Amino acid sequence: MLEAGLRVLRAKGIDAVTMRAVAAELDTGPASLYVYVANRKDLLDLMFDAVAASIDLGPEPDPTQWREQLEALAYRIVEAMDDHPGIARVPLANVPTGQGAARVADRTLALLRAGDVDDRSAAWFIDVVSLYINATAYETSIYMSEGTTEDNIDEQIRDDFARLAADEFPNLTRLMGPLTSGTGEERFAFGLRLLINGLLNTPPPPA
Amino acid sequence: MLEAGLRVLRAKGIDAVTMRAVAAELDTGPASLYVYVANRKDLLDLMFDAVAASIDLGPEPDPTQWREQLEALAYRIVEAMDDHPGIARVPLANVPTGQGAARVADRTLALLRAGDVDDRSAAWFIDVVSLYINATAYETSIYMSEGTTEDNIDEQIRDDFARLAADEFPNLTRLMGPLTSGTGEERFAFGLRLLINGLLNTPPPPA
DNA sequence: ACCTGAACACCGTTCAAGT
DNA sequence: ACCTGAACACCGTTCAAGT
Repeated sequence: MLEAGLRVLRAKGIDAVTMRAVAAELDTGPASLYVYVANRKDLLDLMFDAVAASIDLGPEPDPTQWREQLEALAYRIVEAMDDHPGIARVPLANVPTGQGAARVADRTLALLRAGDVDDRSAAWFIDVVSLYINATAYETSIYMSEGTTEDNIDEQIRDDFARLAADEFPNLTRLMGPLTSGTGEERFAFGLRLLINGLLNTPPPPA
Repeated sequence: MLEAGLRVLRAKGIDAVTMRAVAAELDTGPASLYVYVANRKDLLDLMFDAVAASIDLGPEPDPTQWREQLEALAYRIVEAMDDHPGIARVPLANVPTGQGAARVADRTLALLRAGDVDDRSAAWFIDVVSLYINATAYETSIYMSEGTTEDNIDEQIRDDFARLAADEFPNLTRLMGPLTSGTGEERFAFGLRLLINGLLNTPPPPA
């Protein structure tokens, strides 16, 4: 049943994962799913955990390379989400507590520990970086589901902005170039570098 | 009509903002709304922009206080979102381009400029910090709509985790204390400090 | 005891018919 | 010309009835 849900998710995105669609995939009616899951939210939670469980954790944490390893893990997480359009909405809506998610969180903490990051900073950082990764993946999935390319987005942003009074927003006007520059990957990589640099330059939160 | 929508939003959250509910607020049928908006997404976009327009931008950017001003602005944005449960999902789903949102973005850029931040860094940073603010606000709204308190969340995280094999997730086990410590506000403040410190310690992205 | 057909109470959106 | 009642094509979930 989980597999049927994941098939629908991969093929048509999270909004297409209706109880009826998953039931149809199993040649039965929607009521039958309630034998296995409590409700649709429960099904989506299970599906997210399955996606998390499929993520390659990479090599064991190496103190001399923890940063590169952490960034590489983040890219693989986004990749897994991109293969399952919209699933990133699930961890945004509630803290995931399944095995698959725990596995990824535990490895993330292990990498931060390999980097000698303070315990409390590490614990709070994982929330910040997860929010960033999930929000990025969710945004990407929306653009993909609308069939929007990056060029289209930039073009539309410029168009929408052109409709606003330029002199009312001088900074947006002046920075329109940088604002629409770079690919999604480049921007994500910049944000990730920024987050880790921030972690390394912020005192641990007071206990 | 926008006002009717905002009333429903404030009272019952974004999921309750159905075409039927907004129409009922106006003593008419759902079909009548289509005279003013193209569809529900359009209505929600307009509502988000109205919320953004209501945000107090605070005093003019001061180069000696730009950082405190930027943080204070971020808090006010989250506050406005918290008063309109779930509206933060809108800017997560697509780049907002209305007047209200442009106003806030322009002020954010002005503050970064007052802090002498590189143009390209500022332009890319605004995406990162917006994602962080919106994702935080969205998460908060979900907990509130479920009537969940912070204590309940921590308790449930501990419970859920207790069901997992402790020895399989040694880092989560070891850090359970820090992981469930602090209030939502403290964690948000830490993340915001971290983001700004990251900005100040990351070279601008290459052109 | 287990599964599910049919029904219930909702949705967003369309369009023909009314004013 | 403008507005909208009624209908269409969907939802998630429940529960009585079947096996």
